[in-house]
Amino acid sequence: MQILVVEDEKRLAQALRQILTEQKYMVDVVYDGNDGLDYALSGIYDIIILDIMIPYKDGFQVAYELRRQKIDTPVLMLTAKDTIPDKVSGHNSGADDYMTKPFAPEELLARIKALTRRKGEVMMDETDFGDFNFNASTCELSKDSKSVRLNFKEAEILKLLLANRDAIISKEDIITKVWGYDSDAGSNNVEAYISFLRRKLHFIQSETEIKAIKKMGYRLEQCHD
Amino acid sequence: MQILVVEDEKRLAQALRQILTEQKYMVDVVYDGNDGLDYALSGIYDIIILDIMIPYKDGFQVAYELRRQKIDTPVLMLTAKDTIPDKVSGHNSGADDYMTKPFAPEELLARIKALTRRKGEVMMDETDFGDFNFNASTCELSKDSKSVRLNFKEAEILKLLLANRDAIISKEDIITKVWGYDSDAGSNNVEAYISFLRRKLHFIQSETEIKAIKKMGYRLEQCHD
DNA sequence: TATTTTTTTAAGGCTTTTTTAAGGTTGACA
DNA sequence: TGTCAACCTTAAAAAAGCCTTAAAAAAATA
Repeated sequence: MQILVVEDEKRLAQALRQILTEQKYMVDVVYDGNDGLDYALSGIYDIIILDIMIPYKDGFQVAYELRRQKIDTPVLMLTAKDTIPDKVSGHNSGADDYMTKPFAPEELLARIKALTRRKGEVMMDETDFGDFNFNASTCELSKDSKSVRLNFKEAEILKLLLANRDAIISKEDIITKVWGYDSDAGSNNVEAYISFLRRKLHFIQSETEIKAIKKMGYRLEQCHD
Repeated sequence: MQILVVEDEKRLAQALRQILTEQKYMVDVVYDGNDGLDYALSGIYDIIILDIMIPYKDGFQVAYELRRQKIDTPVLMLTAKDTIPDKVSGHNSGADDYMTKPFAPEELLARIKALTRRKGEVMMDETDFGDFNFNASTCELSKDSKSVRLNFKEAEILKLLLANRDAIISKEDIITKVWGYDSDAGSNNVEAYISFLRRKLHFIQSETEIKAIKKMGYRLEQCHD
């Protein structure tokens, strides 16, 4: 699933990239309308996130030109909060949806899902890592014939670990993503759940480990003897 | 089975609602092309009944836009008797069938059945799962010689569970698909019906279980001793 | 209208998840 | 080697989510 982000505001662009790559989307970011149109015309994207106020060509022009050239990649327009008239232009100019800045990551992801669902692409939610397999739609963790069901938080944490494959994910990240933004969960909560996960991995006799890196976070590692 | 009616003529809209709800379809009615498109884009409907002459956006535009956005919900267009050329446009613009006003309720229902059958959305009448069998057209749940009749909502929920065989289906999904989009049914409603279903499964001495996964939803599981 | 069936609501009990807390390990570093 | 901070594990308490049931309300049916 490939996403093109056309956004000149560097901070926002960076935030978008992070949010999206975390969800395992492949992301390309460009910073103005000319590049945006060039990239978009390739037709390889599943969705285009397009700010309206960008250099050279604005979002409307890009979207309009895209449609004129029969590229029907869904376009999600980003617009400043107070520009109501933009909604109309947005809908006329080939945008499929629009969203006002600022927005919650969840909202962005929801809209992306709505737009891509229409393409009829069913997301596959089986993941392999090392010697085990995790089925996100049933929350089942399995190796060979053994399997256990993970509960909600265990599953969320494992998904995060899997999404970050060979990077280290910090406890703070885990807390904000699983417990939420303003929860008062402490690091021991994460530790407890990591412990539960380890027990279940051990139960299915997986050799994969959840490694702790002091002061940094956790990371999945397959055992390499 | 959810149907969207887009019709500005209030009397006709009301008649349609009545005809359809009598047949136990879940019906939403909106009165112009803008609302029609918005609602239709949700993708939750099994069929859309779309008048051509409606305010803001006509039926063609709505259907066209729907298809462009990859929503392939079947569209049944309504048109005045004498506008023959519309037929052609209708077929080009994404409509799956059209019907001239006025029409007999039976004709409407027949066409609806035809359209849904075509999409293969109607569940095969007979479904086996684990040790039981469910006949969707008679709503009979049976195992060996024992059988019970399910009522409407029980049947709808069981169909959902069967359609999602190897995934967990959330309560929210169940609510929106069985009670409808904007109902105020709470999660306890689902719980109660799940309980009824369990009792009936038990009554026919099936070993199959409806398993609850906290915070996630429900899932059918055959007993594996 | 009376009767039956379906649907909703509410409450108490039960199970699982989540949090908390306390004591145990580990490894870096003086 | 001893100290300390960070992390691990576990038991048990607390909370949340789900189950079941009865009874009330609504709807369908006779």
